[in-house]
Parts: sequence; C-alpha cells; structure tokens
Amino acid sequence: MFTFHLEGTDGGGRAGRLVLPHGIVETPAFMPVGTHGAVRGLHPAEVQEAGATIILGNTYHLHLRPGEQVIEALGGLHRFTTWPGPMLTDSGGFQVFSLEGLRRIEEGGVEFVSHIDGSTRVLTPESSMEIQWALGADVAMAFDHVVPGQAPHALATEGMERTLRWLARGRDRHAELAAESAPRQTLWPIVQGGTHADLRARSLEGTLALGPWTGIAIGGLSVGEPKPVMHEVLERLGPGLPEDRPRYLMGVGFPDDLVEGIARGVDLFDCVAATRNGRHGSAWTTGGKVNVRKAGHRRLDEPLDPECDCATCRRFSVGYLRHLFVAGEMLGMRLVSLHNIRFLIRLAADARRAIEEHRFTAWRRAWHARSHARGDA
RNA sequence: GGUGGGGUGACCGAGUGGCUAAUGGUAGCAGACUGUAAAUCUGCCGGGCUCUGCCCUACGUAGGUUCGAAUCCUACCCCCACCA
Repeated sequence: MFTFHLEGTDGGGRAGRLVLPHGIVETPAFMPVGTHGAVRGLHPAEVQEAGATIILGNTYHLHLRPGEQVIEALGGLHRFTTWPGPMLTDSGGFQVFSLEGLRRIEEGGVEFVSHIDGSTRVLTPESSMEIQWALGADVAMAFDHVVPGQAPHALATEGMERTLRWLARGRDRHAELAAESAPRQTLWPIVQGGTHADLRARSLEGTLALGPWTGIAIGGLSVGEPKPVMHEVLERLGPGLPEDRPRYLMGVGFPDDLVEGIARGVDLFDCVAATRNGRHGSAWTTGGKVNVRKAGHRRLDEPLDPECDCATCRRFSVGYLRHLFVAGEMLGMRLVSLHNIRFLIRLAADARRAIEEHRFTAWRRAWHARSHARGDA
C-alpha cells in the first residue's frame, strides 16, 4: 500500500506506478480537480471514461459544505461521491493563498471568514488532518502556507518555515489518527520557498528530515511567477528528491506545463484550468487553443480536435458547441470540460509511453515544434 | 375627429439648452483564466482618418429660435391610451 515503482526514465521524464488503497495510478498523470466532491459539471462515469485514475477533493470547501461529519456519516468521500478510484484531498493550504482578504494567519492556524455565510472557521495543521482523515481520501496533503509568486525573500521565508513547523504538527496528528485503524490514507508533505533557490533547498531538506514520506509535493508554483522561474525551481529541486517517491507538482497546469514538468521529473499534476477554461469555452487541442465561442465557428462542421478520442470530439461539431455556449446551455460547458480533461490525461499518457519507449526527448521536441507552429506561449 | 402621452444608437432604456458620439442593461465581438469565492472577469461596441488627436454622420421628418439643441418653438408623419 502507498508504494511507488519507478518503471522507467528517459530524457528527464519518469514512468511510474503508484499503488493506493483504491487503485493504481500510472504516472505521469493528470488529476482532475473536484473541489466540492465533483469534477465540476461532470458525471463520475464521464471522468472515468476520460481516463482519470485519481481525482482531488478540497478540505476547506468540503469542511464548509457539507461538513466532514456529514460525509463520514454517508460512508466517506469515496462512497459519498461514488468515485471508485484513488482520491487526494488538498489541505486548505491553497485557500490561505486564494482567499487572502478573508483570512488571518497565526502560528496556531488560519482563521477564515466563510465566503458562504460569514462565519469564522479555523483551520490548523491538526484540524486539516482530522478533516481529511474523516473524508478518507487515499492521500492527504499537509496544511501549508502558500505565498504569491512575487513574494520577497522575507515573506517566502516566513511561509516556508511555517510550512515546516506545520508539517511536523500535521504529521504527528495524522499518525495518531492512523494508529487507530487499518492503513487507509497517507500524508504527503509540500515543499515551499517561493522563487528563492536557498529557501527551496532548505524547505526540501527540512521536509525530508521530517519523513519518511510516501510521496512529496511541490507547492507554491504557478502563482504569478514567470514560467522560466518555475522551471528553474523544478530543476534545482530534482536531484534532491527521492527517486523512489512520486513527485506531485500542485496546481499545474496547462499542456505545456505538463510536458515541461514531466521533463523535469514530475509525476503528478492537478489543475482547475481544464474544467474552468472548459466552462468558459476555451479548449486545448493539438492544433492550439480554441475559443469555441468565436463567431467564425458558427458553421464549423468538424470536431474540436480531429486527433482527440474524447466523447465530445467523437460526436459533436464545433458549430454545435459554439451554439450551446451562445445559447447558454450547460451542456456546452460540460462537453468542453470533458474534452479538456481528456486532453491532459492523454497528454500525460502519451508522455508515459514515450518515456517507456525511450523516445521522450524526441516526443517533447515534436510537441514544442507543434506548439511553436500554432503560436502557443 | 378630440384630448393626453410618446417616438434616443441592433434591442430595451436614461438624459429635458453647453461637461453628449450621448448613463445603464441586453445582444454582438475579442481576450484572460494554473492545489476552483469563477457558467467568472476584462476590453471593444455609429463611420472614417495622416488615430495620445481630427473629420463626418446621428436622438421620427422638415424647418426655426439660440453663440450653442436629443433637450425650446412650428408643421408634418407614426405609435399608445381615453373620449366621441
């Protein structure tokens, strides 16, 4: 349980197999985000059919609504949502970042003003573990302090050091909870440190000292810093990361980010962009980014991406998708969300195959050539 | 036929002498979105140009008053309500 087998490496990329209580995750893999216990707009069967092996839930949001006690009473997050495979819950640490005007950070924990009813909610490293334990995902994440990408050294230091102190507390609480029952959930730490090389190094060192861990996450990236900076952080971190543990780059990314992350040794990704952009009518395709709503698509009788095997592309024309968006039909948002998650899942699977077949560098080069041809960033 | 109300940019609808190419909203067009406070947000939205500005056209139609009119006056056309 909670084991990771590195099955092959090539051109910086890693092909692996992560074994979790609810199933196996072949890596590299993209994990769709289901904040409220649902990948927004999609039926679990659709998410499965798109090839997802593991999805996320969110501690903060599920704590607010419906509350972990309710989910526990209904059999835990898996039974509640009917998602049969592995799940991972984010700790609420990202909400410390994203809900910045609605929270106050103290050493003990973070006080949030609920955006739902204005009530005060406190999340601590310990309570985040208790909530996640009650939710019962395969993987729980440490409660961290995420700072913006432009954070100066002092602030990044504060967030990084606090993340380490909170990690020790969360680890201890999680161990207490886990000691009371059969193993069912593992806890992964999160490396912070912003864009500062020295802080990232210290964060990694401190994190490993608090281990052992069954996996390790890299947080605080794609939060406003330039892309080359993110790449550099990953490159510097790589050599220090245990080879036999999965590496999870949190909150990333766009298609190019997956390719570049994989090339720098990342095994797991998650990102809301697939579903959010999908709801907003923006699709990733092998031909580049497509704005489904564009007027020029009115009479386009072709699939979004002729190379895509998703349920949307197999059946519907862009002309129809555009109509759904213009008419405000929710089906349009669902169909493009579905396409986008399939696109990222297939991208990761293609990369995996290329690594297994030792042609990852060429595969990556070909990807960028196409990327360049279509003028993507 | 009479009386009263009204005709504003694709649509709805503010504006009642200068700060008005004309508030808002809708529709339309384009863009953004990275561990989801997001089915959200931003920009453009009469035409033209030698485009940090200039010119033309525009508030039912035609004329008038005024330095200046979508705003005041006259006539006409059309719409609505009520009365005959």
